[in-house]
Amino acid sequence: MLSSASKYAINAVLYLAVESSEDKKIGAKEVAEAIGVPTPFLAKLLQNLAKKNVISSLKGPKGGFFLSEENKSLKLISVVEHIDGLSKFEECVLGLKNCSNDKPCPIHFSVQPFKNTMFDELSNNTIEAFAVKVRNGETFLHY
Amino acid sequence: MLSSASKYAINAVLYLAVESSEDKKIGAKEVAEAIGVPTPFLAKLLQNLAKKNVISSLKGPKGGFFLSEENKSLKLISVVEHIDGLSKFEECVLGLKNCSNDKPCPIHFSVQPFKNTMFDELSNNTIEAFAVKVRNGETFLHY
DNA sequence: ATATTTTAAGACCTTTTTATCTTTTATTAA
DNA sequence: TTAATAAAAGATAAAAAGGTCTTAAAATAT
Ligand code: FES
Ligand code: FES
Repeated sequence: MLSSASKYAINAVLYLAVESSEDKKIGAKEVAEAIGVPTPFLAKLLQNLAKKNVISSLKGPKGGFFLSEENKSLKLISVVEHIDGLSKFEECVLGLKNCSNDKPCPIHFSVQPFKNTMFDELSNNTIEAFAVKVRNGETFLHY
Repeated sequence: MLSSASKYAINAVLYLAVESSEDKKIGAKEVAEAIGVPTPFLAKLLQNLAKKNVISSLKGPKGGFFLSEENKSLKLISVVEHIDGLSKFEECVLGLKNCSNDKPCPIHFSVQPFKNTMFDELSNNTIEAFAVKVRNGETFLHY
């Protein structure tokens, strides 16, 4: 459904949204251990997201990863977008050339509406919005 | 979303449902060229599906792959099931231990409807039912 | 200034997925 | 019964995804 890379990244970004701030930066190791994913692999993902300004980072003592207010106002889809790209949401599920209602593949009408809904949910809601629900105890990050 | 293997297999099985019969078996090469996927790779997939009785095959001249009436009455999900397995539809999209409405991950409610509906559509409709729509010109297999 | 901390960068390894090729076996038709 | 045909089986190879490690660079505190 999503690549492991995207899964780890969404988890990590939401962890940072809940736990970190400009004053409380968090190291890659701490994030990885908290969400239970391989540390060096996650570190790479966080570096990529930082380079693309989806999250923020600072080197040195007291440094680490964190989310600025600007970062938190990004839509959650931007995490997936910068790691997997959006092709998954654009292409035909069966790999046909164009996905459209005009020339639909056999499972187009079974799948397309929900593909779109999933994409819209991730595209319309900010990282902060998802984090709020975690803070409220409506949804959960770890086990 | 689905693996290439599953995509190819669904395409091929529906092609066979539309084009083949006990009297008109079709070689792996012809199927692969018709749906535009790599021949030897598809041949392996068809062999696997035949071994698992999702499709039928016969060796020798006039041999090839085809769908028996019994095959056609299988649900389309069985193609995916025998190639990718069903874990994709059962597991939490973010990889959390259990996917449930009780302890939902942050994107559970955004994604779960898509996962479930897609699974239900493929689980409730037979291969023949999808093939009928292709024959009627309601949906399409190639480009 | 210097030592320390932590990200950044990039090389490297492993596993899984995708793809190909060759040999064997079963079936049919002549 | 022999030649031709096409799947079955299995070995192999290439590419992508997943994961690790080492070194460099930046920031901080002493
Ligand atoms: S045409 Fe296949 S999903 Fe739209
Ligand atoms: S808990 Fe994550 S999708 Fe259900």
